[in-house]
Order: sequence, then structure tokens, then C-alpha cells
Amino acid sequence: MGKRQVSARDVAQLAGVSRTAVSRAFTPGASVAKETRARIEAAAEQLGYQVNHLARGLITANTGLVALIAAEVQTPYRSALLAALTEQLQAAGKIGLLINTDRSDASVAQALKQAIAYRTDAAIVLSGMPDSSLTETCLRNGMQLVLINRDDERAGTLMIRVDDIGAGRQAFAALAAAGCRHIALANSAAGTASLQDRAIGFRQAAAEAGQKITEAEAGPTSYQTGLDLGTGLLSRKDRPDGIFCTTDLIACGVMDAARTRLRLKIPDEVSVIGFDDIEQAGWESYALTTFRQPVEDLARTAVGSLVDLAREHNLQARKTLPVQMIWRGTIRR
Amino acid sequence: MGKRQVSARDVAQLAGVSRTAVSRAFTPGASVAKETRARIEAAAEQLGYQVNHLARGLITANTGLVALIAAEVQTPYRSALLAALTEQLQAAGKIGLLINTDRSDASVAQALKQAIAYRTDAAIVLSGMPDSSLTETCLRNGMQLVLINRDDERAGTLMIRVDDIGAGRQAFAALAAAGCRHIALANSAAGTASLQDRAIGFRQAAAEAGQKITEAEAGPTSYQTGLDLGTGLLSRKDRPDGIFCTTDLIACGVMDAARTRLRLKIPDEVSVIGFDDIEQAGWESYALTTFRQPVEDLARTAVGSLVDLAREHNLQARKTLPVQMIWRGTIRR
DNA sequence: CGTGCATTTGCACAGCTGTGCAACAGGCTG
DNA sequence: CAGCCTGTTGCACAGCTGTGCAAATGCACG
Repeated sequence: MGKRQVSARDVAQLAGVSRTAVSRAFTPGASVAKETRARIEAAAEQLGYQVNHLARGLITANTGLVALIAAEVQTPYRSALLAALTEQLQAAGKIGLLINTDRSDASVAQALKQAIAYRTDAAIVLSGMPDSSLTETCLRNGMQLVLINRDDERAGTLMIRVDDIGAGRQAFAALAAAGCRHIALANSAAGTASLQDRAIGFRQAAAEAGQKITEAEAGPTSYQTGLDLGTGLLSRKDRPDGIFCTTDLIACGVMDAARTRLRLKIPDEVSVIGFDDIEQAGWESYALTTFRQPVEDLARTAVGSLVDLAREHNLQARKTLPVQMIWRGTIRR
Repeated sequence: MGKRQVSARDVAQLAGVSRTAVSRAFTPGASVAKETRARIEAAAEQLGYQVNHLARGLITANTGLVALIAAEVQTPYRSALLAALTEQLQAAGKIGLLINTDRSDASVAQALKQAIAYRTDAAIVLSGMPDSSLTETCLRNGMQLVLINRDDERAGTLMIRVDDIGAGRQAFAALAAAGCRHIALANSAAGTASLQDRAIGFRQAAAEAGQKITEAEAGPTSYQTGLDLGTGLLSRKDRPDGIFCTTDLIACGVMDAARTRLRLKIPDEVSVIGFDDIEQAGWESYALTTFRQPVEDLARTAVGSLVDLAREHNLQARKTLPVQMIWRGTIRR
């Protein structure tokens, strides 16, 4: 902004009223006469005036800004969640500051400091884990914090999770019910709590059924990891006939390893289950059976908690949303 | 932000200096004694102080904010571009305000007004087309405007395009060189300038070669549109044996229609070319031959123009970036 | 020691907005 | 007509920061 903006003072001059009248005309609930209001609105329209939210944010209890802290924003699940979050924020009269991080906790800390610098009303953390002292600084200064699918809870924050353990259990049960005899887990080595819980649930169900499973773990949550894991698992002598992949990207990679590299038929020779229900899971080349991340509910819950006046700020809260199994063509029924 | 923030005044008190010394310690190029600086930094660290960028933005020529105005943020190409843009912005010390629009010009106008309200240094428009009076208001007030792959130019803005016409021409040439005799164009009805230019280039090359082409146009730029168009085109008596799809999503849909619905072999019976080089184009189930949107160059050019001090603000500028053809397995060579 | 120059420091003001409060105007009722 | 109540209005102040400028300080040199 290289030049001086149109300000309320200019509008006041053109409309022949005080600067305070202009302010009141743009402040919900403030008192201003109808005729005065009309003159002010006409002047503002003519000059292209918009209230300066920076200045307003200096005075009032909120800036309208919400930091969205995320890594890998271009992956299908993450971008769908960001789309849903920004829609919900805008519907609530807020606007998202997108801070792209590299997954490290230090990167998240830097992002939170930026949020503080802009006095954002809240921060929604989709990647990484801020340390306690920093979250305490945020809370002490009135910023609301929402953590989506993060490792640990932090006092005063809302943590939203999905039922990863339940999904892992269901995945095992579905593969067992489909008659799979050699069941495997293909997981990323990223080690996030969500991935771990999916694996935990899967292992629990297998142990309860008295069945041994094969586990393979490597790389990030990507398609390439799935190619590698799928090639490795399906080249074994004791080749699995049922595989739960902890993300859809991994599952698509496993499927491509099975079909294009090893000429296996899905689900005839090997069943595959994924997790996320990204758009590509529904494409006919994959028709992947998976669990749907409740993206819309995650966004609604996160943003809803920010505008819910009844919420007690210093109260730690946790919400776990259910996931829904989406049956398609990669598993026998 | 419900409570009073730590401010420079608190830091000054703890460090035993004036508030102005604190300000200077955080202003690049300002003069402050080494020992004073150390005391200020220690106090700031202890109190968790971050400069208030809102207040700073009220005083200085810039807020550090850049509006990113986009629709369909969850699609592969758009999300990749947003990821690249946010990275470049952060490297340049700026931060993106993500405004999710619905593609309509009215929605973009509303987004730009929000950008004005936050006195953003710039706006990068990825979807929709703002009207002239509004862009003039922005420019008059010092905001920089960058339009990426938009329809029309606007005085004082930078327009960045890619060589869509060249790509369309190359697509036809590649299909002709592959021996395709019945060549078709599968396009979205969205009608954006980029889509139109790809079609224009394709038609030009066909006309020059004296070859008639078949055109099918429908729906948004989605996978489902590709399924529908592919099913329609490939069910005809005069079935095409080479199809240029104006986006990769359409191409993936056309490929799935060909293989899973009509049992055609690619590229033996029908060649397919897409546009964008989304991640899924490289997946082994598709191995799509396509043109790569230079996402990193788009982002670098856009953000570079914002920080390029030599650029003349009132000068209309246009940059066209080349696209690179990516050969994979959907066309014979 | 005095002078000149560079560095440092704090005061006062400005940027733009919202708000508390006093003064005023208008309408209604006793 | 006077008093009361409601709505309207503008003043003065505050929020937090950067900056111009004058005063103070420190250092080097003759």
C-alpha cells in the first residue's frame, strides 16, 4: 500500500458529517440517523471506502483473521480440508491466513509467532505440534487454538480427531470377512498420531482374532510410498491377499504396484483398503474401498468452536468424529 | 484477541528503556546500541512479544499481506499453485490471505473489497475477473494486482499466462504424428481464456493440416466431465483414435471411460493427451502424456513481480510462460 | 581541552478506527 | 409548560506502531 488510503475522514468531509458518524455508520449496532447513514454510504461508495480492518483490529476484541497452519497443502486430503475450512470461516465473517509449513515443530512455532504478529483471533493447526509455552502465550493473549488430528492435547485448546482406531479395527474386520488369509498393514513412517491409531486399531482387531499380520512401514504418506510398499509386500513368497493402507495415496500406489508391476488382480487376488476418501479413490481406475475423512464436519466443528460464545476458553476439549466406510471395488464382499 | 496484548510499552518497562528504543530494535536499519538491543531482546523473549503488524501496517507502506483469490482450491492444479505461491510469499517475507471464491465475478469483487479492508499489499487473482472500476480503486490506493491465467488484462496489472495456444498446436501435431486419423477435442464448457486458447491452438493446427476434428464440450473441468465426454466420443460410430483433453482431470475421466467402460486399449486403440501435469498424471494407472503447467515459474513470476522494486506500477505488463510437453504412455511415438 | 562528527535516545506527532460521555433535539405525558 | 425518555451527534481519548527532529552522548583528532 504505497499511497494514502481513502479513510473515514475523507468520507466524513464529502458527506458533511463528523468522522465519528462515519465510524458509527459502519459499526453494527451503533446509532446513526437514517438520512445521515444514506449520505455516508453514498460518499463511501463514491470514494471506494472500505473500513480499515487493521485499525479496527487495534481497537476491538477481534481482527477477523484466523491462521491456517498446514504442510503439504497440495495433497488431496489437505487441500479439501483447507477448502472446507475457508468456506466455513468466510461464512462466519472471518478470513484465513494460510501459513505453509514444512511439518517440523519449529516451522509450526514460527507460524504461530506470525499469527501473534497479526493478532489473529485464532489459529487452526493442521500440521506439526506447537510446544506448550508457545500455546500458552497464544492463549494468554486471547487467541483461540484448534488442533486437527494432532498428537497431543494442549491446555485450553480444542483438539479434533477422527476415529482412527475404529477405522483400523473395521479395516481388519472387513479384510477377514472377505476371506483374506494373509493380511498386511502398509503404513507411512511419518509417525503422526492419526497413522499410529489406524495401525493400533488394526493390530488390536488382528490380535483379538488371533491372526498374525505383516507390517510394512516406510516414507511419507505418498503415492510413491505405496508403490514401494506394494512392490515389496506383493513380491514376497507369503504374499498378502489383503492390505490395509493407512492413506488413500499409499493405497493407490499399492494398487498400481499390484496391477501394473505384478499383474495381480484386485480384488480377486488381493484386496486393498485405504483411508481418506480422496477424490481419486472414486475414480474408476481405482474404485477404492476406504474410510471417509469427515472433512466438512471437521471444518464445521473447528470453525463452529471459534464462534461459539458459550465455549469456555480455558477448558480443554476434545472431539472425536466418526469415519464412514466407503465400499467400492477393491475388496470382496 | 480478547485480552490486551503484550506491547512495546511492556517490553520498554522491563528493559528500562523508552518505547521508541523497543520500536527501533525491531525496525530493520534503525539505530540502537548493542547493549540496549540485547536488553530489549531479552525482555521481549521473556514476555513473548511480537511486533503488532496491524499497527505497523497503519504506519508504513506495507502490511505484508497478500490476498490469494481462488476458486476450487482443492483441485490438484490449483492446490499445487497455491502451495507454490505461499512458499514464495513466505520466502519474500509476506503472508497469504486465502479467499475462497465461487468463480463468479461478483464473488471476486467481494474478495477484492476484503483485500482492501485489510489493506493488503497485493492481490493475486487465480479465479474470476474483477471489473475495471474495482481494479482501478485497488491500484489508486497502492495495491498491486497480479492476474494468473485470466481473461483480460487490466491497466496497471501484471497478467501471467502460459502458452496455451502453443500447447494446443503441439497436441494436434503429436496426435497426427502418432498416426491418429480421427482426432477429437474434449473441452470443458467453463469457457475460461486458458481453455479457449488450448482449443484455438488445436483447431489452428488441424486447419493447417487440412484435417477435420471432432469437438465435444460440456460441464466443469472435472474428472466427471471427462467420463461423460469420453463415453460420448468413444461410443460414436466414427470413434476418435486420438483425443486432446484440455485438462488432466478431463483426460483421466476420458481414459477411464475408454478402458473400464468401453474396454478400449490406450494407446493402442486411442491416444490421449491432457494438460496440467497434475500428480495423478504420473500415476501408473494413467501414465498420462500431458503438458506441464509451470507452477513454480508462475509462482516465482507472480511473487517476484511484487517485490521487484524496479517495476513500474502503472505499466501494464504481460508475461507468457512456456509449457513443457511430458511424454508418458498414452500416445504412440 | 575543545571541536567536529557519528551514534544514540526520547519527545511529539501521525496513521485510522471505536467508544464513553456530555450536550442537544425531538416527542410524549402529566 | 416542564420533565422525562430516546435517539443523535461530536469531542476527546485510547489502542500500537514508526518517524522526524532536537538534544545528549561518545569518540577521535589536533
